Amino acid sequence: MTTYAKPSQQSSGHNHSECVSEALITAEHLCFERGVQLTPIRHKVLELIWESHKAVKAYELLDRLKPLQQAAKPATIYRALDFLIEQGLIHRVESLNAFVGCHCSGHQHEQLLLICKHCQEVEERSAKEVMLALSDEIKQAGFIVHSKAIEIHGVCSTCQKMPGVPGDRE
Amino acid sequence: MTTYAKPSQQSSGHNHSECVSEALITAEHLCFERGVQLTPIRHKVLELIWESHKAVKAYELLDRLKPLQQAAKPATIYRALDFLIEQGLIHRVESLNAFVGCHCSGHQHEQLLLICKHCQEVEERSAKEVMLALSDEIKQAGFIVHSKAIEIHGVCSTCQKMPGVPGDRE
DNA sequence: AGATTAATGTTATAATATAACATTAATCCG
DNA sequence: CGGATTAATGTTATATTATAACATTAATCT
Repeated sequence: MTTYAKPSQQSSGHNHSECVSEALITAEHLCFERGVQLTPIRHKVLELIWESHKAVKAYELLDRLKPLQQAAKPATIYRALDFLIEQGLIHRVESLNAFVGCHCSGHQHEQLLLICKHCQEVEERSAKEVMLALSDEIKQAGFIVHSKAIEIHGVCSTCQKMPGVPGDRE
Repeated sequence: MTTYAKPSQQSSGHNHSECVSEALITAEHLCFERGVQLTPIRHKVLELIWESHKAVKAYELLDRLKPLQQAAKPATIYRALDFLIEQGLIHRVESLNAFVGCHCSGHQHEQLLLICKHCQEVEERSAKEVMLALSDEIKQAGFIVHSKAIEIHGVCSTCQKMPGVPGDRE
């Protein structure tokens, strides 16, 4: 990375740069294995997405990409996002029209997303029991699944502890 | 209703005009009880949404409202939609940026939505077991819920039976 | 090396949604 | 009732999100 990382919020109390480099290494590895190209642009976009655990908008990514990539236009970002989603490297957060890095790259990609309206961070959970019950329900309905979006909005445990952040609507 | 209803698909083999009138009567009743105004515009928009069980786009509603409401502009539709969502009379389908009538108006509003990519119809299911597992998962995460969007895309049982509609990606 | 496919550049525009302020209608309450 | 207040709608403008279409450049194949 050529720019200095902002001291992005350590809200979840983890070592974020480790978190990011792990995600990037995994992505590089997966793409290599699959014989698909994690081109410089795609890599940069993935890096930008991983700057935080917040859901980030396409045009926000575009603004952040432009200094690094003169020619960047909406299509540049949307193409990179399409690729990253196809490869299971990021999630599209449907209810926000935004994007967030995926921890569980490559494996089962459909996760429960807990989206905090205070800090905007998104927590992924594989939610095994939920997924089982869901499969069952869908089977009962005789429905064939292509994709799932399970998005919960509310206040995360960290933000609940902050002063002035009640759990109920603000 | 002043326009003639299109012979909208009877795909689920139900009596749709009964289905619609029930939804409208329920809506009128609920709004009266709650002391909120189901104004003519809001009523018309609800009616338009209920013309089918398909998820319908805001601007499509706008086009369909215009002949009945000269002054209709985007704000007209979005305001009506906001009202109808607030009152739990319709669902916003996040993953489609579209809207669909809600059968279970007034009670627990968060439902599982099964969205068919062939016929675009949306089936609501209360999915008790799923919701229980979900509450449990969310509790474990220490998250406070404000709203849920659970949207499954795929092929409904009716469309699976149609020739040329395989369950897998087309 | 030439053909083919993949990725990116570039321009334009479509589709979705909201802001802000003006006007009209409904409701409240003295 | 009648003026004040709130709710709903009208109206203009613009912000935000996303894609289409075609040109160019780079990578891969044989």
